[in-house]
Amino acid sequence: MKQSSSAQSRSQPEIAEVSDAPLRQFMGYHIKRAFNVIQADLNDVLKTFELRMVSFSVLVLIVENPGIRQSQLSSALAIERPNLVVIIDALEKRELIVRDRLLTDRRAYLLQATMAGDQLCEKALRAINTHENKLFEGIDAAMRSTVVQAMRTIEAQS
Amino acid sequence: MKQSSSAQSRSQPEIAEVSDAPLRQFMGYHIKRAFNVIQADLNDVLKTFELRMVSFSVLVLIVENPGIRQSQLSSALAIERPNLVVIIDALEKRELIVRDRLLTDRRAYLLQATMAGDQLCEKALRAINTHENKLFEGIDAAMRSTVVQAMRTIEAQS
DNA sequence: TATTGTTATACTCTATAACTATA
DNA sequence: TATAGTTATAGAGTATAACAATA
Repeated sequence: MKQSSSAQSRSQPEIAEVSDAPLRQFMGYHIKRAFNVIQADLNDVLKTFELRMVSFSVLVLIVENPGIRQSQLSSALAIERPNLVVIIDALEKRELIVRDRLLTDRRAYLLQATMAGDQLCEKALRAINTHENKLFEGIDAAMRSTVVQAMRTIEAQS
Repeated sequence: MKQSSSAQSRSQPEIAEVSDAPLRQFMGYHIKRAFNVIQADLNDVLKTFELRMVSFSVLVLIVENPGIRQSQLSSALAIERPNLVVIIDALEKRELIVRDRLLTDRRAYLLQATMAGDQLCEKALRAINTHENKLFEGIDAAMRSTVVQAMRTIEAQS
């Protein structure tokens, strides 16, 4: 034991191995630790495409939902409208998406991906898929399915 | 179909329901969505104790590992040393922890919880436990165990 | 009056470089 | 020379208020 290795007037126990046991009782803690790893891996992959987690999600939703409005994106991804503006601006500047005025409501914009945006999105989706398969290779299909089911249950609690 | 509801010169399909289907193929996306809910709930509980996720984790590790150094805390929780300083300062100011000079290495501090810190920690742990049970009540023991196992597998990949 | 997108701004969280005191 | 803790600062990420244009 390291505890008795130094002979001071007062005992000053030094910690050899840090224990996080009290936090391990919480499923939320395990999920956070795991998500940190996933996020690091994801950001690594996305860096290749000059995208971040948020801008990638935005691009995907625009590709998947052609004609989506910024306000819809905002609520779907829980991003505040003002923060979405700079993300959209960047994607537009890179010519991955276009803003079209909605003719029936001139306040709104319809967002659509360009061909370049479509292609980048597809490439990114494939790359992430590859990385997830690698990251989750120790987790079999049944477990993955259970995890997804559990996550959906939690998500529905909000 | 909403798509044909407006008759403009160019078709401007409006999205009625936003689909995030391409993201749902990723376990990481499900985990993120679920974690958002968990984090919101956790922060809500911790607000009662004037703690945040990080300061709570720090307090728990100090209670669990009496005599831990800031550098050990830093690497255990992946917090940069400079950022840890302000967290420790705040906990010390609230007299939840104390900093003691390590007699054998006067560069370092040993961190220990006070009685008040101990008690606050215990109360917070119990409160979080209660909230987690509520949040995860739709998930049975077998599923929870599977989730934890999967999260540990992912965490080990880093 | 309410909504869409925007601007400006502030606040939190995290990251980096450089310092001090000790080893 | 290297390490523990600190300071200052910069950069993300996120949140809020107020505005113009439009409904």
